[in-house]
Amino acid sequence: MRLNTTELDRLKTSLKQAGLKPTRQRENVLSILLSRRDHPTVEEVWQRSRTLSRGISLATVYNCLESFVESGLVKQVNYEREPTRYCPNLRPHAHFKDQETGRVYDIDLPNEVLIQLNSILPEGFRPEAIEISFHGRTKTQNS
Amino acid sequence: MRLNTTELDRLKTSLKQAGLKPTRQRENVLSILLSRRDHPTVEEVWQRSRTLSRGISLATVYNCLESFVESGLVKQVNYEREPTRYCPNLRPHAHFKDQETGRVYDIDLPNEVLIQLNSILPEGFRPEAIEISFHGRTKTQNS
DNA sequence: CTTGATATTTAGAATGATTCCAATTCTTGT
DNA sequence: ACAAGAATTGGAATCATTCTAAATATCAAG
Ligand SMILES: [Mn+2]
Ligand SMILES: [Mn+2]
Ligand SMILES: [Zn+2]
Ligand SMILES: [Zn+2]
Repeated sequence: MRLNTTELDRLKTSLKQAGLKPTRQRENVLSILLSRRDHPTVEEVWQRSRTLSRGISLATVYNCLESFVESGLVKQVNYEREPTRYCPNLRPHAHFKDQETGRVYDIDLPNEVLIQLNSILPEGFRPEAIEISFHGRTKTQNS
Repeated sequence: MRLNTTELDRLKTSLKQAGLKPTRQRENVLSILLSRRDHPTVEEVWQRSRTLSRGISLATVYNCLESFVESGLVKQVNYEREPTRYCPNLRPHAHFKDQETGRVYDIDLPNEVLIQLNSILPEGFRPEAIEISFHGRTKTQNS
């Protein structure tokens, strides 16, 4: 789970492009998000950081994720009032939460669906963002 | 803003049909929700209840709204981690939040859109609910 | 109409995710 | 190496919501 030099350079570059100083903590938090795209909560990212050479403070996990969201590197996912989850998938997509396992899946959003969704808005409504969340069950056999 | 006997009987009936004893507090909370469909928060419902003959405790507003949601009389609307809002519109609809005024509008959801949305789910995903929230600006001249 | 069983209301305490604070440590340009 | 600004940190504060246990209200039965 340690990054090789190439991957680390890629991360540093992402961070710099986003206008963020590439600190050890930010590199770790971002690599945690990218390595398992399972929409972890802050607490989960913090737990995972503990397995690295040096852990990260909870406050810093909050700070890192906040700056990633501000700079557009990740997106927040909220279900009801549960702890916020974080998602590094930047393509337009919806979310599906399996209410038995709690797992959150990405659902790709075809452009035609986006267009049709915009078409239901009355005159004068200018959307800046749309959020689509399913919840239900999955009858799949995957892990 | 006081209810006449006919309206009050209608409310009592709704509550009974939902399996809830028709108390003064529940009648008031439900009539507040129905009289202005602007998706108020708990705090706002509580404020509005203060203008009635006798107010209602904040805990009771929470309790009433929770039982309404359980019994399907109203729906919750969440935006990020802001206080939960409540909506008595039972038709399938999306929400649009004007980020300048904070106002939340109902957007009717045509059946064909619902169908198309379900069609983007992979094999084995069984949705029980879907939530669609826009946010942006409105260029309208209405109040 | 009373009564008793059950449900609801209530004030205040507790919870828990998130934000704030002020002190320390790091990053980076010179 | 140094200074200035940025980031990190532990702990306190915030605040929407939930919990608790005591007081009150509802309603079916007699
Ligand atoms: Mn936004
Ligand atoms: Mn649900
Ligand atoms: Zn996602
Ligand atoms: Zn609504």
